[in-house]
Amino acid sequence: MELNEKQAAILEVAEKLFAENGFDGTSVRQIAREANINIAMISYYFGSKEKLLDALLYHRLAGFRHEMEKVMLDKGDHMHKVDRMVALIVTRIHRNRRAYKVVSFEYSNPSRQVSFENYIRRKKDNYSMIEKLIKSGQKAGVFSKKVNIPLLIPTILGTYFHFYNHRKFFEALHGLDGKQTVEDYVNTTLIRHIQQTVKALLTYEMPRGKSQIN
Amino acid sequence: MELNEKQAAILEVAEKLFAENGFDGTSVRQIAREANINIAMISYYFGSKEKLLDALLYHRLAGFRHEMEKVMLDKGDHMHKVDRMVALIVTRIHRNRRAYKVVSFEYSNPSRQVSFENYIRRKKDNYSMIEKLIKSGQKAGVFSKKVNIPLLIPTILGTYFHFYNHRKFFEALHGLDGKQTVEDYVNTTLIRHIQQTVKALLTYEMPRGKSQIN
Amino acid sequence: MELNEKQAAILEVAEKLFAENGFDGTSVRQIAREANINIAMISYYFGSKEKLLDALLYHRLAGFRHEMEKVMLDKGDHMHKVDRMVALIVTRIHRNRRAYKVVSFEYSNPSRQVSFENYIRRKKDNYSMIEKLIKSGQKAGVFSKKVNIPLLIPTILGTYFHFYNHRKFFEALHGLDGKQTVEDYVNTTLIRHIQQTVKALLTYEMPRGKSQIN
Amino acid sequence: MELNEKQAAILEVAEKLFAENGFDGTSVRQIAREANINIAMISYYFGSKEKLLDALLYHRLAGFRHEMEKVMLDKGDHMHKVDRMVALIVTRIHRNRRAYKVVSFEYSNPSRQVSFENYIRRKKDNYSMIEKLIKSGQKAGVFSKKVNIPLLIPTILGTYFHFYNHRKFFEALHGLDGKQTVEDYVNTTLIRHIQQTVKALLTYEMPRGKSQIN
DNA sequence: AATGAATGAGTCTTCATTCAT
DNA sequence: GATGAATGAAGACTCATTCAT
Repeated sequence: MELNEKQAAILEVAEKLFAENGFDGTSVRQIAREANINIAMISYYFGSKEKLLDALLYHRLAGFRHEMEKVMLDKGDHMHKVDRMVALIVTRIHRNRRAYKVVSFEYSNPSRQVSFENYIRRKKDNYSMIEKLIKSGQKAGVFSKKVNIPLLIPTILGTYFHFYNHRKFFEALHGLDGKQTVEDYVNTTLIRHIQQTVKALLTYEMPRGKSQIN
Repeated sequence: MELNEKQAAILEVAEKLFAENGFDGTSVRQIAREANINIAMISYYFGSKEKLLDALLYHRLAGFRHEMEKVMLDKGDHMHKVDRMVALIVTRIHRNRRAYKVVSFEYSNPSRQVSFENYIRRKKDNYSMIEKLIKSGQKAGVFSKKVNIPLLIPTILGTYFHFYNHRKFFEALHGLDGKQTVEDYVNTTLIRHIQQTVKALLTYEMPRGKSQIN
Repeated sequence: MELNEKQAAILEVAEKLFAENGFDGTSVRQIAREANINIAMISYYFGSKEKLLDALLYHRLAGFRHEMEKVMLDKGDHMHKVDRMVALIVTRIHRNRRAYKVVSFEYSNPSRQVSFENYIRRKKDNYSMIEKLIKSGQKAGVFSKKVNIPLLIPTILGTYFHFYNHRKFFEALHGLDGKQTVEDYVNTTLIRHIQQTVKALLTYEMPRGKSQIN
Repeated sequence: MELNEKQAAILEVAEKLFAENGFDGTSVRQIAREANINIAMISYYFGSKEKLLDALLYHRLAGFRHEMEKVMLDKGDHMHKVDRMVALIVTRIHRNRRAYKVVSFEYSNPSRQVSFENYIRRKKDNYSMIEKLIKSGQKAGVFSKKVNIPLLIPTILGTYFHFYNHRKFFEALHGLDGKQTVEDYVNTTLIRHIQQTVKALLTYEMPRGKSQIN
């Protein structure tokens, strides 16, 4: 499953176009043109347009758990770990935002014959790691027990994606301009906002004394 | 700008198909077939496929501000108003989730020639109402001044959409099944979760006395 | 076969559009739009698009012979009569140039189910009048007997139409500009050129004495 | 810009159908059917229907000037050169009459997005060659100085086209029948008529002594 | 291993016409 | 007598894929 240079180029272009115009809004001709390869190559290398998407997801959404586990072994208190985890998740999602955008749209498309295995596995990894951290914090009496752990994923990822997909809107609202600024904004303000959100939620209705200390 | 019966039927079908398969993933033939009308009617009534989307957004995203303003006049403290506002936003988004799904995808599609005016106006209404409420709470000393108000929109809507678009995933995770349950889940657990999130965020790093009471 | 106001308006618009964009290049919608009438009116009044063309030709190409005959009764020598005749033909063709443009194109279109009776009758009238005048001149010894009389029609009308259809080209060549100038040009220079052409042809290889005087 | 066999076949068929039924009166389906190729091939090879017309004109209206120049170097007096030139122009136009018919109709169609560059260049070539010959004859005192040189083009080409487009009419008038006869008629009688016309015009109002000799 | 040529099925849209009112 | 609504057929074009080389 190694990719040669051309295959990698195709994937690169496909990722960009799929994210911009959607899967159905992108034609293999377009991909071939922008990747400077023959149209037939796509079928030849990947079998079909849908299998190209398969390959894209496979290559973009692999290997994640490892980094996650490092966070768990980190020194620092629970709160600190939450910050690290949120930053890690958002950073990674942002890095692969295009693949995620496609998949998160196509996942709910009933007519799509694509394997979302990798995506789902990844989501479950995400979830189980979050769950582990939260439960450990709850056991330690640092986090509220009332929090709905599975819904933390929508809160983290949803906030990111809604912001990112509407960046044009928020640019106007904030007076941001240019690409660089959005990039910066994500890595500073947005991450901080999500960190704050998660921490606030985890300590909501906790006696403040304790949570403050930690 | 009134819709006759057939036009309404077309819009209904289009909304469903666009939400399921995306705009590009839906053909006018499909719409015509499911709406039991002649293909030519779509061009005849709406002008083109894109103008059909225009019309869909126009008719689904109109009139919102009014309900919003009632919330502001509500009795009850700030916390209560936040709860009401979140419930209102999520309920409305959920009711028109299909139109919103389409638009929130197509909004970032650079090749789409569609008027997102209504959508943007609506988003701004949303924002200004939220801002007003939060600032009033801040002035009253009930809400933290550290919260990033514009990012509350992604937090509220993003959480909803990420959950809804991945409902299949969460169904598996929660052991939910069937449509009804998702509906219920949104109206109870999900709304509560988002309410909690927002309130937590608004009182994070505040002295807890007041917020505890609610 | 009287035309009411709306019918006349339709014919007017149709004539213009047919001449500009051709019969097949013009849609009944276009005609209806520009004539400010309902699309159905065209079928209603004329039966079909082709019958509309029929009607157009009928109303534009009627009544000609009468004016022609006046020329024959004119005082003046044969040369003078030729001048008058050419001027008459070109002026009339120019006045109805749009209808003639359409018909002269569609006449050679084998898939067209249109009655060209009027057109042909008119052409024959043209021809017989020309023939009569020429033969009388030949008998009088003023015109050469070598001239091919039927081919005078292509020479007269062809010169006009080729000029008119390429007026853009000739405008550039002559430095003409604006509509008015073309109009003027036709009525002065072009007519004179054609008159000269015909007279030259009629006296070619004749003893020059007589023709010189004119 | 070479044409393979299929492309040539498409052009052949298109030329015929465009000339018969007009550009708008011909569908790509028709062309594909008659050329025995798949409809998609037309877009594939030429890009679009209009670009097919472009290609047609390009391939039919190229290379002309060369032959023209040979005429100029011919031995023989001016009159003889005029004969040769007229014969050359008419013969060439007749050979490509179909392409010329299309272009001369579409040239004045304002809604057509086609490049008439080649056509115009060709027309200008025609004109400049004619002009050169005439002026040389005028300088030599053989041709009248009163002739309107630019209008010689309409006289030559217009006569040919009007005859050809109304050949049905003239067949009836002359009792010609069958294709071969028209072909013959063009190459003998019609060419002679046009030669005579031009020569007559060029010597009209000249002292006859000189012109007779030449 | 790689590709230019080719294609059938499909895209959206517009066509001229009909019909119920 | 007049028309708005409606439609089946056809318009040009693009699609993803295949296949011979």
